[in-house]
Amino acid sequence: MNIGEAAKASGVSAKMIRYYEASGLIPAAGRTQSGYRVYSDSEVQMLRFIRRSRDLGFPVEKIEELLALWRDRSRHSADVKRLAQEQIDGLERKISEMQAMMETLQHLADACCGDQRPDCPILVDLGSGPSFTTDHRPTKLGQFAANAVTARPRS
Amino acid sequence: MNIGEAAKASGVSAKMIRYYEASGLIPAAGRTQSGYRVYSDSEVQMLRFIRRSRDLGFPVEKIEELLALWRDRSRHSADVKRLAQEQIDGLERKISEMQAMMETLQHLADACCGDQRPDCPILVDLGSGPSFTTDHRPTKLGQFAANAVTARPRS
DNA sequence: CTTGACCTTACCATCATGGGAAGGACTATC
DNA sequence: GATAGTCCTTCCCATGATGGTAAGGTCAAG
Repeated sequence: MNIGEAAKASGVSAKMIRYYEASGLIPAAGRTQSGYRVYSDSEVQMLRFIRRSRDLGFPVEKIEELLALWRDRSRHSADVKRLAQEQIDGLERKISEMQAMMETLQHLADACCGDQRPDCPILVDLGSGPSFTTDHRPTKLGQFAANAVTARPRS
Repeated sequence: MNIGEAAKASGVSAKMIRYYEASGLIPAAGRTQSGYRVYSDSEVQMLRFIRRSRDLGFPVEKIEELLALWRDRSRHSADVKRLAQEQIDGLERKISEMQAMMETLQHLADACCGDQRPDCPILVDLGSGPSFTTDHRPTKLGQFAANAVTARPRS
């Protein structure tokens, strides 16, 4: 199987397969004489594992740990469960932060008549500085949520 | 006010103030003879507006529009409300996607005994390829959620 | 033997943010 | 007035996962 076929079979783009190889997440694939990468079924299975882990939101760093456990036949399932729970906790945290943003925005939007007049409580709130939801932590949440909202839905 | 004082007063880091200026989000600040940037109260207010907008998850691109409306005294509040609603919709979409991830993970974690034994339904699911929650869209959601979970909480 | 579809590497962009270096400016203390 | 320390300036680099593109090699079908 060449990289294109492996990509189709695994759901991981050829580009990302090369990236995972270059960054050490997966071992370097075999090559044909002409330099084409060659993939076996088990390598495709590993790629599917990665793809599925990404679908569940695991960062590549954690997938490295998951892969190690996957390969380790004497693993403790507790270790896997712990990784999963950390991921759940992280998702929960982010979800509640975004929900807080959303609720604030919803309150503001509800209070905005949304017609031709310029008066707008949304702008008043934005301009009035710290309000009940602002805590002025220097966090990356803003970027995160912005990415969240602007990320391409499908390509 | 120099940039450090403006940063403290607005909650936007000096680094980011320079970045916003360089990228055209805000006009170039005045300078002292020695080249230090100088900020007035109204400029600090604008920075607070930006900070608050970021706190609500707006990407810089949208903040540009919000700022334009903020300055436009003949704006229609409907335009502001529309931007807010788009942001709400985006947040809602991402939240539900993350909730789906979380629920899948929770099901898997619940089924994992989490002891010393190696048998783990989580790894089985990850290794078994597409399951009920996988739709194989080539999306950036994975990256998004990974960012979500790994983003520094506060620094 | 040509055409087109695929592969290779290499570089650039994203988005908002921080880190750090090298050098200049200001301030307070001795 | 010298010196120390804190601030400012610009410039470059890194992040994380992904896509794009370009230049060039390879393969298979007609």
